[in-house]
Amino acid sequence: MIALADCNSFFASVEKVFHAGLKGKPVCVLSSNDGNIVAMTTEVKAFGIKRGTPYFEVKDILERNHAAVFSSNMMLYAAMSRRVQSIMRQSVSHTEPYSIDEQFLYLDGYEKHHDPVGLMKDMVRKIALWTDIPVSVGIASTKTLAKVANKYAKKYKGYGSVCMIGNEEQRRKALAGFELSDIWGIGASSLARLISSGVTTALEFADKPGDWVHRHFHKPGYQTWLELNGHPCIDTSEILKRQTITTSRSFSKMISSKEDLKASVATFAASCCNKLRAQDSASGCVCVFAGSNRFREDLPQYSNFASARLCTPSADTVEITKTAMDLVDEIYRPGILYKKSGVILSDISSGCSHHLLFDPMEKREARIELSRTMDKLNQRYGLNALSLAITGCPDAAWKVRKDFPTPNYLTDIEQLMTVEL
DNA sequence: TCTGGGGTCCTAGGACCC
DNA sequence: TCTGGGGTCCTAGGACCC
Repeated sequence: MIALADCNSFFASVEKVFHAGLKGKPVCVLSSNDGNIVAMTTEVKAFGIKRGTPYFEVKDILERNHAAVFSSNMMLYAAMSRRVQSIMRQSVSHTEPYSIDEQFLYLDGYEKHHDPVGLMKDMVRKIALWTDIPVSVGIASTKTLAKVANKYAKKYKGYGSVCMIGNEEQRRKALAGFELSDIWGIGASSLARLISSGVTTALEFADKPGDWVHRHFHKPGYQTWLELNGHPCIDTSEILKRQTITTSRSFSKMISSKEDLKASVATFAASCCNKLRAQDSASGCVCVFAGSNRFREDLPQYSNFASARLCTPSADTVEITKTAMDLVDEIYRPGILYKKSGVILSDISSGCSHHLLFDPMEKREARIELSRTMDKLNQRYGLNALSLAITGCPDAAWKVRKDFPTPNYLTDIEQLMTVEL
């Protein structure tokens, strides 16, 4: 059996841990630039607000209902995620992190000595006690069915946070009452095609002939179908090292000068390189993209990208930034108001330093050492203590807007919570 | 006024090879 | 007028996820 443990309204739950008096209150967390709602508690869902809704559209409803609103603090959520996942690892030896708030737990071998539901309930209690984060668990024979069980655990209080699909009868009953659109692996496109074929519930999909599913929905849809019928085939392991690394942002204000666009791209390139070195890798291909505001139909629209190969894989911030600056020269058009830019590193390989005969770059080893030293200083003195001059001033107009910031309670000694008695 | 960010996998089709 | 077959690799774009 496989369990899927998923933190309830994770970002909002983390904020609730550090802000007293929010128990049972509506709480939501916004995306970068406070643009959209990315996480919310059930109290906010009750207002009919959907994940991804632009904040300005629902600001009035939230204010009227005295909802607590926070800008997202990914550093804080990542730190809390590490704590929760480590408690899960203490409970079950074979685990697989899937996302910042989800982990698969392999229960094989535990059935003999423990009742799996009881084992998971103990774990949920321990996480609540040690971190104050609410977790729901679904247990079934495949990952897709565990996701289904997880939804039930979240939806109905009676399960006590843990729901198991343990036999054929439970499987059919669970699928019969399950929305097609809630199935893991069925997106908007597949949903529309299924509905037009007359399929309306998860059970009807699972009961379709396999070759029909394969013909219309190819491999991914067929795998989902197999899993719903109890045959495990989805592999989520081996995602520890990223194959591409992206940093991109929308700007809080639109920009038009090449200098500003370069400053933004240089900032994102440095961030990409930092992530690259953190996983001890190097990249062989740099891509830069930029675009106008797609919501402003009254303005000229433009978006473009360009990429370049490096002569040898690199994790050197200076080299990768220089390459990115050349790419900005390629795609920049004057007279455009830019709203977004980004950097994508791909062709990623292990190890930071590579040797090359006739390397045009002098002292490659020393340069990677320089980048590593910058990482150490930034780790010690703050995220942007040291950066390349081309990234511009720290309070440039395009930088992210955060109207409701929260401190890094778990990762910065200067920002620890203080409690007055 | 204000509209997120970071990923993965699969497939079809083109380029190229022998 | 007639114009191979089989294979690999790469890439762009679609679909999906959190």
